[in-house]
Amino acid sequence: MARTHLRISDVAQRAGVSPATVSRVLNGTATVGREKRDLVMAAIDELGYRPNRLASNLRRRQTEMIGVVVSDIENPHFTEMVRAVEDAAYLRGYRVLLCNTDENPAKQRDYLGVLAAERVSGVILSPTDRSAPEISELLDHDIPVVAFDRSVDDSRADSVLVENLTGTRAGVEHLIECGHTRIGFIGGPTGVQTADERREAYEQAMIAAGLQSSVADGGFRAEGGDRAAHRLLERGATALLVANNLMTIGALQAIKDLRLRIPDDVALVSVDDPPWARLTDPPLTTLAQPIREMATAAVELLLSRIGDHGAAPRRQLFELELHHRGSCCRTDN
Amino acid sequence: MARTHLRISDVAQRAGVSPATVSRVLNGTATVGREKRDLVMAAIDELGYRPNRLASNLRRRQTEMIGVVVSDIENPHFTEMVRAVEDAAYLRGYRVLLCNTDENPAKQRDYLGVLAAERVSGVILSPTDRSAPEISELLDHDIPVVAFDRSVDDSRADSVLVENLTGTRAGVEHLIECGHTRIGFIGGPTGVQTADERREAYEQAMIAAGLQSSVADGGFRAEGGDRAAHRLLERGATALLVANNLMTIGALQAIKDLRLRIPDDVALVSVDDPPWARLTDPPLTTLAQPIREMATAAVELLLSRIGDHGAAPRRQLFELELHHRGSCCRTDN
DNA sequence: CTGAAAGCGCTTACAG
DNA sequence: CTGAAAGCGCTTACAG
Repeated sequence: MARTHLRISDVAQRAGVSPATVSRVLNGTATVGREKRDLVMAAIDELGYRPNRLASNLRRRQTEMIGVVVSDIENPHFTEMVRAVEDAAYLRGYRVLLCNTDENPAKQRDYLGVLAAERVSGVILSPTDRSAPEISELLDHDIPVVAFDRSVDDSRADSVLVENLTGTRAGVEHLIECGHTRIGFIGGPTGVQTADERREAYEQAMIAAGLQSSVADGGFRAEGGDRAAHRLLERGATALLVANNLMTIGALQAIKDLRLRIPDDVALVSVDDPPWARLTDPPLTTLAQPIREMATAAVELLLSRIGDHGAAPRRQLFELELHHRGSCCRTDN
Repeated sequence: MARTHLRISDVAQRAGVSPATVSRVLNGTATVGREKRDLVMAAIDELGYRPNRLASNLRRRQTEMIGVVVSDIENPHFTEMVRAVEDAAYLRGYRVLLCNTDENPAKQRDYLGVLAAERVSGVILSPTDRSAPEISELLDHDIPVVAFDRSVDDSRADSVLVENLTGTRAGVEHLIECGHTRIGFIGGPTGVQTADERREAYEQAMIAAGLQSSVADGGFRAEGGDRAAHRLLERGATALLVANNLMTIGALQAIKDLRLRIPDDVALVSVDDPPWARLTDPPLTTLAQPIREMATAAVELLLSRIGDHGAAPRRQLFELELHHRGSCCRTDN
């Protein structure tokens, strides 16, 4: 093995051709005579040459790299999303650069700046700050951005969103059908689009049914869900609609602490359908997001946009799916 | 905003200095006069200049990028690992390139080749194929490799491993203390180091206790765990030691299908301590790996190795921790 | 089909 | 402290 990297000129020399010809063989960008092609291939093999992508990237002024910016990859929602993005990207010859923002606008800004500087092919962004100027900067430089889960202000971005309104409403209605009237809602942080939409949908549905709303903020986190559940149950709720999977972990903990049983003492519907939703006793009724489909759609949007910057922005909407399991009605399941 | 990217020479012109001076200010690599520095800073701000990293990367012949190669980021074990790697890398100004191999040697080969071509700063690898020549190729080119969870053949790689033997043995002994003698083991695929070590440790511990082993292969996957649990329980096992978290999901499913109760009918200890281990009823007794610490150690090893290629290979060992919860002894908890 | 030459946008000895 | 110049290793018009 070479101690130092080989260059394309080493291959060219060995094969008795010009570097340009080696490049053409490597990239299949032009027809090369059968004879020279074989010579080049042989030289590459013999030398174990591997092209330096840094040089190629600079010269072509692009990379085959997608930036994925999410709040936290440990949230199963994003774990699944990143996995699906990686699958789709790999098939198309793209790499995935992983960026966690922790819902911190400064970290988002920082990472978007890095992605701009690295000249990535595109960015899939679940924004913490939808109005960050770095988003426009990327778009200005023809780096496409797909907003995931949450919209961004810059209208040039494509987006992949969930129709939270109808789905959440269906969840409330299901609890009502199960005979509940005192339905509490554990919501996410105000200002986060998915949180706001789900809360509004809940309130609309409650009003439509002539019931009184009871909302507690769980901040989209497990501990918050725990506290919020305690509060709502103290206020007499017999059913809980929880706006994401992390808060559901907290709510389950609270229910266990209070020695309440599901669904007899408390019914529960959770937005998100994490892998452990079937493991609890009873298994959880959930409002699942079709994440794999959403993630694949995001990659498709992104890659179709590369080299076609002119097209009008597109937005794809996905529905929440109610998975009936055992946590709502006693006769459920 | 500029339609086209600005170059360092644009900044230089605006500031009335040479590109070299702008570069020095940008990188802090040399002392620049206060006056010129201010001029340069102002020009950068006014123009909104952002250096092109592709050029910088090529010139410096390196990137600030770490490749993380794991079998599946949806496995909570690796989710947590990748999260911790990202945290540590971000703090040190490095990016994370995420690579899933699906335990497929061809995909591992492919990704390692990509990482070599991208000239990443280093690679953290949980190998599917420990003897892949691409590992040596990376090392040959002074790209450090840290083996994570599983060793690699090339002795130049650093490694971060878990002491599976003592930990697994402790798990068996705990089940024995709870009064069990018919303890079944659900193991991973033969040839995967962590799987082999855990199986051997189980068998040693059983022999040491004068008990008879009963092993079933669950392939480290949920469905496999389900099947394996059925098999072991049919053979009369009253306790199950499960070698990873995915198979535990399957085993729990099997136990539920058979309408068995934990811990009264079946006791269970699981290697790995996923987030949902506290959500089951009863909460699971587990053998946790200190993943965050392991991941942080891996990044430290990697970055300390960058620019210090000569040092002797290092290996760090971590212990499994037995978390007593409610799935083993009736008097537990 | 093929090669010579220019250039991607930085960084870094080198000279002063 | 600062600038002119070379060069990182490719790709790609251009010419033939």
